[in-house]
Amino acid sequence: VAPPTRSRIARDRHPLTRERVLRAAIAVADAEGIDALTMRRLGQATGVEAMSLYHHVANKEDVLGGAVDLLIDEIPAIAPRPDWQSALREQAMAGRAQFTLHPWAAQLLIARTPPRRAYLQYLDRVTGIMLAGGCSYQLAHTAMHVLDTRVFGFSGEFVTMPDLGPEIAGILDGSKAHLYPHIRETLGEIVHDEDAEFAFALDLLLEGLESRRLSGAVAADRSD
Amino acid sequence: VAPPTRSRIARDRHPLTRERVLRAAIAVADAEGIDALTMRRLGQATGVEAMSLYHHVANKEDVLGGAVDLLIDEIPAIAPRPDWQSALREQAMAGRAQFTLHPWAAQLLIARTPPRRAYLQYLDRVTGIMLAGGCSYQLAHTAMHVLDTRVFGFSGEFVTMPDLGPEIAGILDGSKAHLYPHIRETLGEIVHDEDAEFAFALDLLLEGLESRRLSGAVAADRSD
DNA sequence: ACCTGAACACCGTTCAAGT
DNA sequence: ACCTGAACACCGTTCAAGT
Repeated sequence: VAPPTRSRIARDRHPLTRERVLRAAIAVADAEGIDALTMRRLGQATGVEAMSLYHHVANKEDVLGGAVDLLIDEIPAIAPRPDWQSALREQAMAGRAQFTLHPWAAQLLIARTPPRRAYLQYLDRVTGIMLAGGCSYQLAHTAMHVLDTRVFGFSGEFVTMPDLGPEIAGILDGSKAHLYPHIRETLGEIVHDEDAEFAFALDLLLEGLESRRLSGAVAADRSD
Repeated sequence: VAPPTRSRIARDRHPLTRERVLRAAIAVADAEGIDALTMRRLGQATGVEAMSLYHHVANKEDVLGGAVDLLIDEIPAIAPRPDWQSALREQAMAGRAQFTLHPWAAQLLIARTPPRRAYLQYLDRVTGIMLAGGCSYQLAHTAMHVLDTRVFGFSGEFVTMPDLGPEIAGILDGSKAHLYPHIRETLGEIVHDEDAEFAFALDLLLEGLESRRLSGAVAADRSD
């Protein structure tokens, strides 16, 4: 019985959609932090009661995952090219730039289970860049995991997670393989060894560090 | 007015302490997942009402952080030695082994703000190993960040986080410098450049990958 | 000093009811 | 089809009261 508010008017002109909900979630998380992003606060931000949101998103997990998907989709796709090292560097820098703008999203990407569509497509692009650069399937696969922030260091590898999630299950049973062509192409050609991949990443770093130590050069050191 | 339960008897013989609370938290998280770890569930696991826990821990964040501290403290310390590469590899493997047993703790370590005592001491050990191996301060500092799972990839670097937290603040103002001798020793001798450190880590990986591509060797590939 | 019961201010989510 | 109000089953945390 209250008169139409400004937010109600705005909503009438721009009816609520899943994307508008997710955009609002990004705006709230950016401005007030991820802890401030409650369903009630999100309803307020979209000019609607909290319960109405469930018509556009499945639940809160879907809000968080969907918001991260949206941000990953915005990362420029670097096309594969002969100099794969510089293409990969460019791709990694583009990803880093986006997550520097939205640190809470990086936190969700790393912490949250399991990987979703957008991130797997990102990894698929990385794999494609390496394959186009003449890397073997095995090397491309291993490199993808090395570059995967979720793998590096302590954190477990998603492929051995108890729940693979619908996307990875969809790759394995073939129903979603078309979404991730390079990963699918690679999958049948490689052996997967989590411990070996960790050791591999570690070896890469140690080798590089040792050669810097011997030469006295450090890329990060610009003072001399 | 209920008769003493078995848990009450157990508590009388082993009075509740901060460590017992944290051990129980680890047990619950291991067995039932981190989401199942509520204050009420933790009270149940220690044979006490939830509210009694606040006599031994500050709040839930302290429970989670304290549990991770306990697990990190259990990681064997690898003593610095001339062959720093193998010492560092051993240290990293020991860390990985612990967090493989408690994946939820790795998740908390990566996601949680800000770094606490135990993890900083772990990084201090890593720094000490590199310094003992003849690395420059700048290289040791950069390598510490490269090996820091929280830095690698997208996630921001804790030193540029809005809230450094009491531990890092304590290093900077000198009041806690004695806890992290190698970090303190290094800090005055280096320049800190987050972007350069990211690029450095990326270069290490790309160089290593390229040399594998050319030689056709992949450490993770045991089939040929 | 340590523990408790009741309560407070929140959550995410449901459901029947409205338009 | 979309939105709402009230309610449910939880949270973490406080506080005065017990021993």
